[in-house]
Amino acid sequence: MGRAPCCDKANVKKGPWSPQEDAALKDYIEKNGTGGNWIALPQKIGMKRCGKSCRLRWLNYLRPNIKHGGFTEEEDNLICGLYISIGSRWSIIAAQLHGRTDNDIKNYWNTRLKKKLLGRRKQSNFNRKETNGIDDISSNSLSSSALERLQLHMQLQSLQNPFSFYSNPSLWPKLHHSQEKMIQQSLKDSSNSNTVGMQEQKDEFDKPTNIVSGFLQQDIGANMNTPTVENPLNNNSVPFANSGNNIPMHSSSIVEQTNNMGFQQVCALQIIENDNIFNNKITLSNYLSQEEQNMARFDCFRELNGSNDNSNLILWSNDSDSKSASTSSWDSSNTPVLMTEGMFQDYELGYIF
DNA sequence: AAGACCAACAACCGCGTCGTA
DNA sequence: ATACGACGCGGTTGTTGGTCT
Repeated sequence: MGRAPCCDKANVKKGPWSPQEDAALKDYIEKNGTGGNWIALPQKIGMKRCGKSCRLRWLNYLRPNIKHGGFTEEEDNLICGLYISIGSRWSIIAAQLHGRTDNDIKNYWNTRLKKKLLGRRKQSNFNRKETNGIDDISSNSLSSSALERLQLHMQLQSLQNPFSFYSNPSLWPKLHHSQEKMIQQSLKDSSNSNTVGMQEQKDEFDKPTNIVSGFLQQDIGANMNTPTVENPLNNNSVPFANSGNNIPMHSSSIVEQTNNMGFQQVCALQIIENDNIFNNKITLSNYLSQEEQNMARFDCFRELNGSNDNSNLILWSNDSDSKSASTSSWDSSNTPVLMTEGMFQDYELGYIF
């Protein structure tokens, strides 16, 4: 059984709007508002249009302060970054660009921006292989959309900073010995874990990989579906990063928690294959003595950022009753662009090449 | 010149969510 | 609690105009 139609399809006009229709709709809404009921609106105006069509026309074309075309470089970059971070959630992306509609951005992305970026991909990939000699992540283990976002992410990274440290192993930070210890312990643990059916993925991780700042090299986590990270403040497991809009790639991330007691570092590994998510988390205290933890905390982040700048890190809320990381929410009404960029940065840090 | 093809954009459609009676 | 209507969103389709052959 299908859904009841919102209007009498036989008696509504479809297709392009005439200037007269535009004027009538604009005039009515400016004088009377929408009345909170789009479905009833066309009858009030005396138009033979579907209410949904009126709403779309108003939102995308007639309402004040709408910009059309002429996307700037800054807008391009923002759209790319947000698309890679959160995918095709156009309304959220549009909320970050003043005067742009989701429909406009969606069209712009599909017709121009995607091609603009992917059009340069071949050369970029060629260069990467020439310089690194390391293959990209196996494409057949990722969905097409996931792969596209990953490709775009890498493409964008190289466009924004062709000399980024991803392409320059000499810039990769040396691991503190305690971090080496973590990795070795982690690998030892993982060698005992069940990897049945994951040979291909394990092979992927057997490649020489460089994980920024001592991120853990471990192939299988415990949880599928909703990835979580343990909040050491209260031992709650909370959704990791943008759970539900997961960046489809092999990735690791690092979470630093600050509170009055100092730093607590959590290394979280998130592995995504065929849209399934495997997650693992390790806190320093699992593997290191107190002294080693203190050393690692300072060295890790200093080397990571070259400063005390924590802008690339996910920070836990200090609210005692907080059960989620600050980046777990993607409500457009309370997700400022800086937070989004912060998350984007965070994922950049987690790349495994 | 004309048909084919393509890009860009507008608009539609169906589904999930939310509010309300 | 639930049924229903409206809204919002994202994917898809339709239309138009330009370019190519």
